[in-house]
This record gives sequence, C-alpha cells and structure tokens, in this order.
Amino acid sequence: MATYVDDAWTALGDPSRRQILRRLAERPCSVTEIAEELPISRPAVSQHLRVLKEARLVLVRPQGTRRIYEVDLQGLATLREELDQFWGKALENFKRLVEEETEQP
Amino acid sequence: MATYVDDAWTALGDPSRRQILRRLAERPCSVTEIAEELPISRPAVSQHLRVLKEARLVLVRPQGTRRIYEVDLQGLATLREELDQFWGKALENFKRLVEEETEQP
DNA sequence: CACTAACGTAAGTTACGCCTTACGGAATCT
DNA sequence: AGATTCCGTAAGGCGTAACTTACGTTAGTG
Repeated sequence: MATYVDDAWTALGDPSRRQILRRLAERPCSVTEIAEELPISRPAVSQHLRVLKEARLVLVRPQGTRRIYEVDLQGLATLREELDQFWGKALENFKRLVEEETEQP
Repeated sequence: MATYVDDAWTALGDPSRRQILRRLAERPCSVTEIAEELPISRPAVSQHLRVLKEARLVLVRPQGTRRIYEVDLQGLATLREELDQFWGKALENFKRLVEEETEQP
C-alpha cells in the first residue's frame, strides 16, 4: 500500500527540499524569496515546490502576481503520526524480543 | 549545520531502504533473509544496509557467519525528536502569524 | 496600452544513485 | 584441509532526478 505519505518521505530525501521546508516553517514566502537564499535558480525552486506540494508538505496561496508558499500542517501531522506509529511498533517488538530471550536462553 | 540526522532523511528517501527498515522493525534478520523478500539482489541489500548504518538507523550484530541487522532505536528516537521539534516550531509560527493578522488586518 | 515583475513549464544536459555481476574473505561443517 | 555458506566490496552500466537556460503567461504599474 503506497500512500501519499510515501511521497513525503521521498520528497524529504532531497537536501534542497528539506532546506526549503525549513525556510517555510519560519514563515511563508514567495518563490523568488526562497531562491535568493539558496544556491540554486528560481525555476529549480519552483520544481522542488511542486514535488513538495504533491507530497502534501506545502500549500500555495496566490497573492497578486506572487505565490505564497507555506507548510501544510495537516500533511506534516500525518507524516509525524506515521513515524510515531513506526517508532512504537519497533520499540514494542524490541521489548517482546528481549522477553523471549530471557525466557529461553 | 549538517548533522547525521540529515543522513537519516536522505537514507529514508529510497523506497527499498524504507522497506528494509520496516522489515527490520518486525524482527532482526540477516542480509540473505531480507534479500529473499525483496525484488533486488543480495549485494544491493548489503549496500542499502550500509547507508542505513551510516545514518544510524540500523545496527549490526555478527552471529557466526551471519550478520544480524536490527533497528537502531536510539537513532530512530533522534529522528523522531527532530520531526517533533520541527512540527512544534511550524505550528508555533503558524499561530503567531494568525495572531498578527487578526491584530493588523 | 506598453512595461515590468513574478512565476510555471519545456527542453536539454549532467551528475548521481541504484542495481547487477564478479570476486575475495571469514566462519562453519564434514 | 577442503567444501560450503554468508557476506562485503569493486567495477561498471544505466535510468532518472536535479539543475540550467529559454520561453510563455498572468497580474500589477506608469
């Protein structure tokens, strides 16, 4: 089962996209603003934002001729929940394994 | 500042590595065991495990001629904390922004 | 109505990541 | 000691993701 959360993990695999998302977490801003603070061109940022948008990690809010991007809190929450669940399961299985070993050495 | 957590995000960017990690979360197992359940060769799995190990997401435990891999709970916890902090900051900044807008429309 | 600013997309190049096959080392068994 | 199993690494091929430049579109501005 491939959910859109999977796309989020793939999207966050790129350092530039992580940087962009960290930037947007501070405050929403336009494409040009982001590109000015990164060592890549503006179209490159635009492409990254498209990937992040498809992964439900950012939202767009047109404002005049500019497009203000911001973090998609809902998508981010879903990602966090998935990691939490995974963490819980890993810890649970680890404890179970330890118990089995102490019973049968 | 590039921490080893950054490597974890990069490592989890690959679908095969996410699959391997999910597999190891169920229970620790050897390289061959993992490869048998994946559509890739054993050396490929070995390379993925190396990346996961460098990212502090898995641990190795030599056992005879076999090498048992398991989830690195400590590294995974660190990753979870980072995501939690990021989530908290994003939510905080969002709230702050809403307040500023309600004050000055 | 030009003119500009901001942006998305197309086309093309390039670098890198993933995978394979081949080889060699280490531990176990007979 | 020889054979076998399990594994890591090297070398190379190959697809694709990330970037650039170029162009077209849309919304403000004088």
